[in-house]
Amino acid sequence: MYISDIDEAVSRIAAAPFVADEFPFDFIAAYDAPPATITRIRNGTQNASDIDGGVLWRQKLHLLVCDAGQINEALARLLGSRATATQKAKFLLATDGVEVAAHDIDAEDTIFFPFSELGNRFGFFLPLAGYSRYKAADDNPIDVKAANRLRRLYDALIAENPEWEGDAKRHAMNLFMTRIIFCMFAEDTGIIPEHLFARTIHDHGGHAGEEMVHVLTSIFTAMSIREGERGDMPRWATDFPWVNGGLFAGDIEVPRFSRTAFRTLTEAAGLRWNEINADIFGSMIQVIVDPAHRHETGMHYTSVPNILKVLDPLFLDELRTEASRPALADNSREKARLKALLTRLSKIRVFDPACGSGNFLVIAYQELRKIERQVLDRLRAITGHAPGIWSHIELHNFYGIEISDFAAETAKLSLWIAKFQMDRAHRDMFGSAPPSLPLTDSGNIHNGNALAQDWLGACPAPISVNHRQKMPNLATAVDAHGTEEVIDGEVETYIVGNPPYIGARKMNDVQKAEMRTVAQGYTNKWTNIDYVGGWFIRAMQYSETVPNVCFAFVATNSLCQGQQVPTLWPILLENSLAIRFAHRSFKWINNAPKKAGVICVVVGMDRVHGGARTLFDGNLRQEVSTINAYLLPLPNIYIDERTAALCELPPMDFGNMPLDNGNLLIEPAEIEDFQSDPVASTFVRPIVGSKEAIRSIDRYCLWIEDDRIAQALAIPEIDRRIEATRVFRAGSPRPQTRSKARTPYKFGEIRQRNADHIIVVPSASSERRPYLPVLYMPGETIVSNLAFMMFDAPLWTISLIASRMHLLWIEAVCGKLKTDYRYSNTLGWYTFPVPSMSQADYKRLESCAENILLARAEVGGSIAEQYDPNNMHQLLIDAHTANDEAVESLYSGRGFRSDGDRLGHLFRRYAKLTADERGQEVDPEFALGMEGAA
DNA sequence: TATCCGACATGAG
DNA sequence: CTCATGTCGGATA
Repeated sequence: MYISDIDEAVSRIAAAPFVADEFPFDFIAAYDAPPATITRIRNGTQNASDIDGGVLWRQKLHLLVCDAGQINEALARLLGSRATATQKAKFLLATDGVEVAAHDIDAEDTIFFPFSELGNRFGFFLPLAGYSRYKAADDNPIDVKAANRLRRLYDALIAENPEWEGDAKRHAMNLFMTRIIFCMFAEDTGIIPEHLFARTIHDHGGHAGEEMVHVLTSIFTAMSIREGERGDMPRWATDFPWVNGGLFAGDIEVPRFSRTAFRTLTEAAGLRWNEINADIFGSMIQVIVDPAHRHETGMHYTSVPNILKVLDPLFLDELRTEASRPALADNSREKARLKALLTRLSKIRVFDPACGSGNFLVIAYQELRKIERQVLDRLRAITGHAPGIWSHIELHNFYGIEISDFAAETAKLSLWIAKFQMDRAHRDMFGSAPPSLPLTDSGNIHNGNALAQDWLGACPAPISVNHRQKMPNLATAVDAHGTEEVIDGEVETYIVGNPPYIGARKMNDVQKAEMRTVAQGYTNKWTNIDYVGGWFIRAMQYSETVPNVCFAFVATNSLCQGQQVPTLWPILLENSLAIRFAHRSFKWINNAPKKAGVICVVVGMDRVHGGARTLFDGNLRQEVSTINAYLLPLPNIYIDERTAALCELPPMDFGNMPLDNGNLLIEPAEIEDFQSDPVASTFVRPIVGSKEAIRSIDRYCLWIEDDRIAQALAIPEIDRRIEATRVFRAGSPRPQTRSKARTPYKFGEIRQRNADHIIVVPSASSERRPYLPVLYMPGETIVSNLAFMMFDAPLWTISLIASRMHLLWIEAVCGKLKTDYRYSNTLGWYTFPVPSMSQADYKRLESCAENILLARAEVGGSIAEQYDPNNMHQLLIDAHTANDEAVESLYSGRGFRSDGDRLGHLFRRYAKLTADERGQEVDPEFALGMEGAA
């Protein structure tokens, strides 16, 4: 939908019923003057994919085009009045030179960037899918062009040097490539001659030579003349007489250049390299030169908004606030304040122990430099002249650990590029650029495995010294400019990053061994902890040694759910760490064509107690007094698995697991054959898992009692299926499965019991559903391992499970499948705190349950249809409302104000009920209400 | 193409 | 003997 008139757009949106998934616009583009391309698209004369690479349109995003000057008003009206907690609308907000207030674009999926970069951002990811197909847009996506040319260069070099394919050779090639890229970049910025060659100039008696690319070009030209022959050409980069600013130090071998490679290099050198986006460029280079990982690198590249979810609340927001605080009336005091802020900025260290190609570090560096410029500018306004000082934010205070050697090289490169770009901005603002350090002083990026080492090796603790000297970094001493002593306590270290996520049960042996090393001594249940949890533990250890450490990582949300919570979080929270801020579950999003299907959280921790804590949930932001491991604004409490109910609840069993490779299950197309046979039909039973229960699907399985084996085997089709099951089980690497091969005629795990009726709770259910599904089924039904079952349980259990209270508990305490509810008997049912009930209470709940079942029968259809959140029948709504009232009246005479209130009550009750076994008094904080809870 | 569940068996208690 | 788990995976609307 394209609407250029903002008033019309707003009124249309206002008139539309606000349903999250039907929000009419995903993409708001603002133009000062709509470019011709948009007009052509609107008129249908240009294929939309030509300007955006097809990404947007493949996702069926809708476009609202409005005038740039109106974007703020439009957003205020759209978001201000309509934003709700459930809003999931995606705003790909593109503006050109228009400032948009941050609060307006706080929506979960918002991506915010200047329109001129639109092509870049989308174009950049197309290379991951096959960027040769990419057609450059009018907006000149320089990153993509650069990527294309570098890839061609790289491929040409590989083709010319087939022996470079080995690991070591490949690494040499990668080193060479990153240096080449830097040469092109630096040459373009014009900074190279006086700084990069400083040493060379000295060594060669003032013979600075020409700009680096010219030097290289001439050499390559000579090489290309002797195509394929090395002859007497330099073999090592260190042999280049002028190329010796440290950039080509070490044993970097020079690959042979073909004419094609040479031509590609000169083409690439012709681009405007200083317009490259340093933040994403690192990922791009990595993708280009590392074809084996093109796919996954793209998938796992952390988008800028997600990086800022970590950096902003951790330290940038605070610094920005400080930098833009209204001036003190007294000029000299204001000057002192600003200078103190500059000093503070110079003493900040950022450390990413899973830095990849350095995106977090680059963004952090850029943002700090921006803040510094702002402060310097204010200082200039007071003193009336240019500050006369260079940037005090030094690359060597940016630390990283990266397991891939090439990514580590790329991270250094990206930091150089970021520095040059920031220096240029500095020069534009203040007329002169800070001096460049020798290039060897890049970020402190260590190539290694972060979990396998003590982080102090990669990012040493700051120490104080008395003498003045120029120091390579804060870790070993003082102010980088040697003018000031650095006192321990003043150095701030922020650990950030997006470590790899590998499920606790999905690690390979090496990774498991790492986790054991990291977690041993804290818990013996470390096998339950996701790989990313290891980073939290390492960060904790680091913060025990180094003062002023705060850290925040992006992680899978499973870290804050289910089993992992009582295992991992006590380690952290009982070692005097506290959660300073957190982003609750959000979908992983970047612009890669194939996104990782993962749900993330961001958790930031510190050792400062008290003070405000910030909890982000979608586009909601809450200041709270405490955040627990479930990322709820409640005191710490861990819900441990139980094997029997805490309260008086009937047992609930895990369903029956076929372990059959599908052979014991009968598909709908096959059921006819069985049912038409009077003998075979006696071996068939209906089976339900989550899907069957929720969508009312009929499905069947073979169910053969021990005493009827012979009879069953006499039927050829059944015999065939049993044999297939046996073969399958016998071939398993798991001893337990192999032993089941002896009884291939029955399910691998059987917990079914004879019963009159079974209450079935599907294990997975959509998060959109307002209540958990729970069904009353006849006793002959077999329940699969995708559901839980209670045999002949009283009806009032349905009332409890179907209540809002229970849903909230399950959501908070159990694991998740993506963001959907995942039921668990041990984590959710047996732990569910229920008040003691009278006979009258039971009766009342039973009648509520009956009413729900009756309403369902009346409404008809499947659970999925009945509980469609957009279309729930009033009868059913009423039945559930009455049920909720009945259940909640058991807990509280005066009812609850909000879900936060309900959840707080449940946690409080749980804490009380388990106080004895936990050997603790009831946490006094639980006496507080749940004010402020979401 | 997004949503909604499912399998699938593994590992660990 | 039990059951949570998945930088998942498939099916389907």
